[in-house]
Amino acid sequence: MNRKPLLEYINKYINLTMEEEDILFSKIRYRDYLKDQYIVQQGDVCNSVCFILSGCTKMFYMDKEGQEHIVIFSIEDWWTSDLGSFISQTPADYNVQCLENTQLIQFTNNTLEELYSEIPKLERLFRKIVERAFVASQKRIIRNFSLTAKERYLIFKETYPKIEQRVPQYMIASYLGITKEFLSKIKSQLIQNQ
Amino acid sequence: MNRKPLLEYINKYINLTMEEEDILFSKIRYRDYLKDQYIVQQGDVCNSVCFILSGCTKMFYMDKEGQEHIVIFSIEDWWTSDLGSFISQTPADYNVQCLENTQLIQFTNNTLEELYSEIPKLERLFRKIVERAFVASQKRIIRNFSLTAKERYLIFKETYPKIEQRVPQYMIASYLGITKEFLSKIKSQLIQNQ
DNA sequence: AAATAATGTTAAACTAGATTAACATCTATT
DNA sequence: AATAGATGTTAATCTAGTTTAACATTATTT
Repeated sequence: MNRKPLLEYINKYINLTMEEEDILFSKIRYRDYLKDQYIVQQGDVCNSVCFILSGCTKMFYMDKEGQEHIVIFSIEDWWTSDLGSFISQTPADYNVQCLENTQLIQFTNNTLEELYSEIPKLERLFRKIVERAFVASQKRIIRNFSLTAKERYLIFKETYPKIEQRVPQYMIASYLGITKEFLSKIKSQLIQNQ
Repeated sequence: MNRKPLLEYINKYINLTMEEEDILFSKIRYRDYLKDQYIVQQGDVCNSVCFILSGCTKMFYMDKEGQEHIVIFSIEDWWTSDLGSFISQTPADYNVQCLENTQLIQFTNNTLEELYSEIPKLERLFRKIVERAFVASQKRIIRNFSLTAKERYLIFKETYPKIEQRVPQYMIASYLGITKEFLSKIKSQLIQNQ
């Protein structure tokens, strides 16, 4: 398995010795998922955090009316998981499903605790990861309150140009919190006003 | 200063020895704020996380139109800060302002780093705090997407009964992401249908 | 006690975005 | 090549929530 993507990611936050790198890789699990497979299912306790090597996932909430609400897309060099469920070891509120064949590295609950005691620096790494996730989540709340759907769509395009090209439009609508019909309308308005 | 509220809070997550408690309290700063004073101002780099001993604060974002969007209220035994700014040491997106005279304990950036190296367990504590904040933030996104304003208001009342009684209604409307007029309408509907 | 500021209510007119439904295009499978 | 399934578009109608504006009530200050 190619260690490089994960190590490059980790190096942005902390420095590991060779020995520590070896310990790390001895405790993780490599996995291959096919398109449409679920990594986490609503109701299960989520017992892993995953670093994506290749592929794409969506995390979504299914409401009582059976409507999907996408919370986030994840691609290479990002994480995916129901962090809330993982952290508190309670049933997941969300589903994580692969939109493409996806290769990833899994950190399970137990091994992460072991890793924290063997390499305390990792506690810092995962604190930083959660911090970043939190900041992104806070900014999203503000965007949803203070911007129109058109403005949110433009920001999405700018922030995640790679994702826009890989994901069907009706899922982007779900991520933006609008219907696919309304996104279609926004797009045609943008084309006309060009 | 009364150490009890903070220690009781911390004990829910980690256990400190007497010596560690002393180190902790030697590094923190007690502060008194008056009603309407700002703890954090949009644009400043936020250099503290605060544990509230008494009082009440609002954290809000001011948009280009000059409209306030309240992200969270905090009261006794909760934290307040622009965590995003604090974490990344970038200018704050939010303001934190006191709604009542407020007494709190400040952890500044530098002292927190010192504390982490003297008491590594604290790294875990603050990871947990950020994790909880993150989970709450994620749940809020979902609520805003999948529930009506009336449903959100009922959940708010149930979740934060203490806050509802302490805070003017127009601020609750701002927190819910609706106008004060519409909240007024919702309330009168609820009274009629009782 | 009066005056001012802050907060809350009501109602009419308006708009962003949802719903429904019919149709168009693209893609995968036989 | 033909069919079915998935995805995207357009337009009419509808609704949750906004805006505006006038008024009511409650605190706060003099």
